[in-house]
Amino acid sequence: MASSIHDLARHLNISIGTVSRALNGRADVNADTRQRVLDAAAKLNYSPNQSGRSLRRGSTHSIAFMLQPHPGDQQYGEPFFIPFLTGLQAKLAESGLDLIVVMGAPGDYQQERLRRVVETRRADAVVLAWTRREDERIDYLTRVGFPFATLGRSRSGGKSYPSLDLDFEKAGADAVDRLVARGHRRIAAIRPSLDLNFGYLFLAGYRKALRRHGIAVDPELIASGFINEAGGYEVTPGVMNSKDPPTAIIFNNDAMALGGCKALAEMGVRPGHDIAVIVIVDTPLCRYFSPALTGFRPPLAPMGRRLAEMLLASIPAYAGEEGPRAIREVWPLELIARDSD
Amino acid sequence: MASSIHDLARHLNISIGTVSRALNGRADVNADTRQRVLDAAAKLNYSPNQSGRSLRRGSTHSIAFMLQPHPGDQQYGEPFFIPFLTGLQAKLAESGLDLIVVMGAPGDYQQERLRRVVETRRADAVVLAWTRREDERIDYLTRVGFPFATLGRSRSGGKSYPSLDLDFEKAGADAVDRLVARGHRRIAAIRPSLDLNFGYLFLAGYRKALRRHGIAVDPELIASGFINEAGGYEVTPGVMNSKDPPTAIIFNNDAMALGGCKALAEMGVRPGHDIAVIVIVDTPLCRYFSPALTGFRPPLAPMGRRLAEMLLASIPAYAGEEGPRAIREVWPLELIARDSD
DNA sequence: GCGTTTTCCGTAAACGTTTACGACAACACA
DNA sequence: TGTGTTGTCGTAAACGTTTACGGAAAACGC
Repeated sequence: MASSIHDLARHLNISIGTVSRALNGRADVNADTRQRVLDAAAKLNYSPNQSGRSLRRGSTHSIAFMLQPHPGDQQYGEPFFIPFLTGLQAKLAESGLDLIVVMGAPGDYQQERLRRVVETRRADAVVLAWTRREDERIDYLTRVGFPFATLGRSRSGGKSYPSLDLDFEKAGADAVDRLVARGHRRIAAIRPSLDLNFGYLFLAGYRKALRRHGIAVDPELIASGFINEAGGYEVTPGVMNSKDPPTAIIFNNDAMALGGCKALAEMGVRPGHDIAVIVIVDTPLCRYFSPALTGFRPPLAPMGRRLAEMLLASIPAYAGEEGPRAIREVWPLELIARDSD
Repeated sequence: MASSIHDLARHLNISIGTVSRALNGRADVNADTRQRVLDAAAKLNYSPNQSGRSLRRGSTHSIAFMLQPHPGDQQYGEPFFIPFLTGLQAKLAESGLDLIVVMGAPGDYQQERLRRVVETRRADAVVLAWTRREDERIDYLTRVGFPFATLGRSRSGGKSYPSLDLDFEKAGADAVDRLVARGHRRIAAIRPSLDLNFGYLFLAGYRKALRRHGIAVDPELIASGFINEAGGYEVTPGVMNSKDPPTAIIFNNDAMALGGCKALAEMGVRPGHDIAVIVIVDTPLCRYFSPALTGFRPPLAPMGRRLAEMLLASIPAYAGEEGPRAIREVWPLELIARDSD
C-alpha cells in the first residue's frame, strides 16, 4: 500500500542506495537522476517510513513534551500549555522535528512515563514543565544522559541543561510593591500546595518585598491549595477569617483566583471594591472576569519558540558551529493593570 | 548504552530468538529459561527498541490525537481536552498502547499534519476531535483506509468509523424548554463561527424547541463568534441591542459565556438577575463564576475511556472474537442547575 | 597516448526486532 | 527397534532505511 524506497528504485531502474542519496540531498548523485527520483517520489506519493529511518539513524526526529494532570486536578486541565506548545511546535518544525505530547495518568508525577519514553527511545529529547524545587525527573535525565530542557527552574541537575523561566520572584515583589503603594499593609498570598518551583519563587519575592517595606510576614495570610478553582475556593475563607484579615490577596494563578473570588463573593466581599486582587499568572480569563483582574501575562508562544531554540542548541546534532551549550534564561513578567486592585 | 536483545542473549548464552520469544510470552520456551531471561532483562534494564519493533511488526503501538489551536484562538487553548485525553490514555495503556498528541500550527486545520502522521506511519490509528459537518480529515482517512475514531459526529465518511458524541441537539432543546418554562420567550443563542458540528447540532435543537413552543426564531437573536472569551465578548452586544432584546442567552461553551457576561456587565445587565444565562458545554469555570452558571457538564474522562474502547474494537488486531466493528454512540448531556437562569 | 582524478552509482552491511522453519533430543507407543 | 510426537531452541530472513566502500566510466592533465 504505502510505497517504499524499493518501489521507487524498481520504478526507476536504479538502486535503492542512489534513491536514498537523492532523497537526502547528498552530493554524489547526478542532478538529472536526482530530479527523476524526486519526481517519482512525488508521483508515487512516497514518504519515508519513520521506523526504518529511526532504526538506522538511531534518532527519532521528534521531541517529547510530558503532559500530565496534577493530583487534585482530575476534572480539567491547564490551558496554559497550549500556546506554549504552539510556539514550541513552530520552531521545531522549522528544523524538521516533530513534537509529540505524551500523556500520563494523573498523579504519578511522570517518572514512569518518562522512563518509558527514554528507554524505548521514542524521542530524541524531552521538554519538562512545572519543575519542582528538587525534581527527580531532572535527576533521572541527567543521570542517564538524555537530552532535555525545562520550562521552569529547579535546584536539581546543576546547570547542565537549558532552561527558560519567568521571574516569579520579581512578580511577587512587584505585586506587593504595587499594593503597598496603594496603601495596603495586610496582603495575603495564595499559592499551590505542591512544591512547584514557581510557587516557591513567588512566595520568596512576596516575603522579600514585605520585609523591605517593614511589614511583618504573617503566616496566617499565606495559604496553599490545589492549583485549580477548587483550591482557591477552599483556601480563601481561611485567610479572610484570620484575626486581622487582609485588604489584598495575591493569587498564584487564574484558576485559584477564580475560585477565591467565588469564596469572596459568598462572603459578600467584592474584589476591586472591598478587597484588592492580583494574580501572578494571568490568562484571558482574568481579562474577561468582572472585575477584570490585574495580573502578569506570560508571553507563552514566544517562550515556546525560545525554549525550542535553546533545546536544539544544546544537542550536538543540531547545535550550530558554536557547539552545544546549555542556555539558561529568566524572562521578566509584565504587569497588566486592570480593575481588581 | 541501552541494552539490546543481543546483549541479553550474549549475557545468557542463548540465541536472540529465544530471548525474544521468552519476552513476548510465546509458548515454545522452557519455563526455566523464560524466568532467566526475565530476570536478566530486569537486571540489565532492558526495554525493547521501539523503532526496531515497529519496523518488524509493521505497527507502532501508539495512537495519535490531533491537537490544534483554532484560528482566532491564538492565545490560549482548550482545557476541555485534558480530562478526555486522560481517560483515553488510561484505556489505551491497558492494552499496552501509547498515546501521542501531535501538535499543529493554528489554523491549517490539521490536513498537513494528519497526512504526515499517516504517511510516515507514526501511529496505528488517530483520534479526531472537533469534527465538522463536512470533514475533509474524515474523507481523507476513509479514502486511504487508515483506522480512526472521532469525538463528535460528521456527515463525512459514512458510518464506517467509530464515533462518540454528546447530544447537543437535545441539550439545546432542553435549555430552551427550561427557559420557556420559566417564562422566557426571547431567547438568544450564541455559537461558534466555524462549522463545528456541535455548534450546528446545538442550533438545530434550539430551533426545533422554539418552534415546538410556538415561538418564531428570530435571526437577530442568533450570533456566532470565535469559540473563546473574545468571541463571546464581541458578539453579545449585538443581540442585546436588537430591537426586541432577549431575556435569556444560551452560550455554546464556557469561554464564550465568560466573554458574554463581561459584555453584559459593561452594559449594566446582571446574569441571573436581569437576564438568564445557560451554557451548553460547561467546565469548572461555570461552577466558580459568580453567579454560578447553569450548564450541561460532559463526562469527559469516561468519554475518553469509551472512545478508546470503541477505537480498539474497530481495529482487527485488537478487536475481540466478535471481530472488528464500528460502534457509534451519542451520550446524553445532563443539566446542572445553578444560579444564572 | 597513458596515468590520474572525478563523477556517479551499485553492493552490502547494519540498526533491533519478530517469526517461519527446521534441528535435535527426549519420550511414548507399537 | 522403528516411528511418531512433543518440547525446546538456534538459524536466518525480513521489515525500510542509511552509508561505507569499491568500481566503472568519464573527464582531465600532460
